[in-house]
Amino acid sequence: MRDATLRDVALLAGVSARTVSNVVNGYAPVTDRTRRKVERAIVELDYRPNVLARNLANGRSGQIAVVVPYLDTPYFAELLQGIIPRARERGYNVLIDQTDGDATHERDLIRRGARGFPFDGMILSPLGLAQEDLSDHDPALPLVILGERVSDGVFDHVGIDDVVASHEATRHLIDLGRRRIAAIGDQPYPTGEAAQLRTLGFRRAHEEAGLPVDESLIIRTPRFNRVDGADAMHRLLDRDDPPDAAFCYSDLVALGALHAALERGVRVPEDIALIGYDDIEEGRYSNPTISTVSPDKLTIAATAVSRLLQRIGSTEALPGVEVRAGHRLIARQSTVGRR
Amino acid sequence: MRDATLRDVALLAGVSARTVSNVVNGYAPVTDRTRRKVERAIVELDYRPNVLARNLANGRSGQIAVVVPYLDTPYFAELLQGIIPRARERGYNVLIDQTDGDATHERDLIRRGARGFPFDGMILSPLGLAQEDLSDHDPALPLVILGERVSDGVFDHVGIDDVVASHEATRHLIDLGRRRIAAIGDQPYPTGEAAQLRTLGFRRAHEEAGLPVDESLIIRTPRFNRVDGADAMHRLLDRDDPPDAAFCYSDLVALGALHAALERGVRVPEDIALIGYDDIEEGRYSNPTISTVSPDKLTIAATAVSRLLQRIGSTEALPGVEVRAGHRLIARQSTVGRR
DNA sequence: GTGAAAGCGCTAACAC
DNA sequence: GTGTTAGCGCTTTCAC
Repeated sequence: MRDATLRDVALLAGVSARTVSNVVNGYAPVTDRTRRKVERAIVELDYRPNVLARNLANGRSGQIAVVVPYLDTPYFAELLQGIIPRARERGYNVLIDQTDGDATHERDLIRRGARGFPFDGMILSPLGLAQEDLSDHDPALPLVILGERVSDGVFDHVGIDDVVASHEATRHLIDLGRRRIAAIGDQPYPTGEAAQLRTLGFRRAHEEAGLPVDESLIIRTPRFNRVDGADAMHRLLDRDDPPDAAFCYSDLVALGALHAALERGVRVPEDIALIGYDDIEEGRYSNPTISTVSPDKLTIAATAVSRLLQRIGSTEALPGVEVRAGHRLIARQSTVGRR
Repeated sequence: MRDATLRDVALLAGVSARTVSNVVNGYAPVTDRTRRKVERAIVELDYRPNVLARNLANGRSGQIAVVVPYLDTPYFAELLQGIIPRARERGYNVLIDQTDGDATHERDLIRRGARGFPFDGMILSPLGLAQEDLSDHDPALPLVILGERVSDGVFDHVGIDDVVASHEATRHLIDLGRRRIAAIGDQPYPTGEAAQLRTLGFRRAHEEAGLPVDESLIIRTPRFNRVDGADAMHRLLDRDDPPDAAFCYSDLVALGALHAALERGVRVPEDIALIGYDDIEEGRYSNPTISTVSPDKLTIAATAVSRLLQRIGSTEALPGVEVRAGHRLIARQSTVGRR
């Protein structure tokens, strides 16, 4: 049998469609008696509003898109786990899209906007996107960008202070007496803006400590992966003058580097200390455990969702704000050893 | 300015809405000349069909829901990475829902069906769902269940042969000369059907080898997590007669167990050999690397999507089929050591 | 091959 | 407080 419609309910309850709609949505005030009549009819017919029709009438889909480079990157998975419930409790479904780090895909998304797609706004974690790409976006698309960026005044950005956090991570290694420190994960402009902020923090920590930066110890990697970390570590250990520490731009990079080091019989942290970035659960269970920069993911997730919904709900263009979530340094075995 | 509608295009091209629709969807044949006219108008107006309206007219949302217990479980993240592109290439968006292992949530989903929700079908990875719960589902909801189940003849199930795979994993440990083998991850009926199949395979391997099963070495865990694995390992090592091997019901459990063992100075695999299940990338980078049962995730993902779309496309109720994807045993350092 | 027009089921302006 | 009704923008049956 065909599903009951609003009209069926109205008929059975002896009221108009308008009234049923009011009851369902709690918009306008309705007399108790009418409400009860309608509710009985709803139960009897097992009526449930058709979202598709509601969407069309509203012009809203009730969905937001979250676009990340890779779903199987634990950092994003953990972030999503914060985003989904927060969106849902405010009545929004979450569509997930994976770009595979494809800059073209990212660019298309923000240029084309939500038109022709069933979402009302987008949370984007860009990877290959240059600053310029952000300028020719669809202004009608509510957009929140994850990760720090140089302010553009148009979008909201939510992230931690990468320069400061990287500075702290590097100083942690310096404080432990390490002097030849590698940085693993640098990436060229324009795709690697986040990476460059981390390299900047790395340099500043050296400056502050009056230490020179050995440019050959700044290792570029294509991504922030385990395999990138392992490759980089192998290259570093092949040198005559290997480093005694490495600041890795993600925990995955650190875990890959750790794996490579141990494979070659290099001890961590005795021979080389490692610190990562992201504080994924995996780093709390590796052997040794990984020191890391821990971003406040819950705040990032919650803020991104609430900023986005604000933008969706607002008719005028809101100015872009920069939100800095907190972070803290967590020293584990890969720098301070087993105690 | 308001977005262009199909009607605008029709007006500009001097044809009817019907014809524009035909051009856009490639349904009916259209003369080349008409097509060109329409296409020019589309470009000029920067027209894009409104999905919301299309959905309502079609009665379909063009979305499927994928429901997993936890998004940050690498196995599910990797599976999703296979599911999303496959759904998308067939024109479907993917909605992701997380149940947090809440049986009530799962039950509601399959009982209520897609009615009132903007998805046309569902791929469900159940956790707390008993066989009985599956019987009072909404028959109008196209549903594919991930993971092996006793056949119910109604839904499709896609998974590997858990009993056989677990048998092989256990025999691998036996073949290495281990005699006191623990099983970590058993769960009581009805929530842990997958776990029970693995326990069955574990028992069969013992039988086959003429070995007794020490029931006290079968450890129940609330979930399939790192922390569960670590807890279980601690308990096992607290015993006077600790095991010399453990078959873990997931790689996460194995990684947690590994962490706990190493923390206590117990060597892996010399003192205790470990094998996991799922073949997540993390197990290829841990120290030591984790031996595992590797399910063919791509086949699982592709099959689940194509079965679901078949069901969505079919008007009549299809019989439930059981699809067995392949698997293979991968021996790594946690059982055979570093060679 | 193309046109006219009736829905799809809901929302909300407008009237009472 | 409730009823009437015109859309929302597309698909599709039915004629021509």
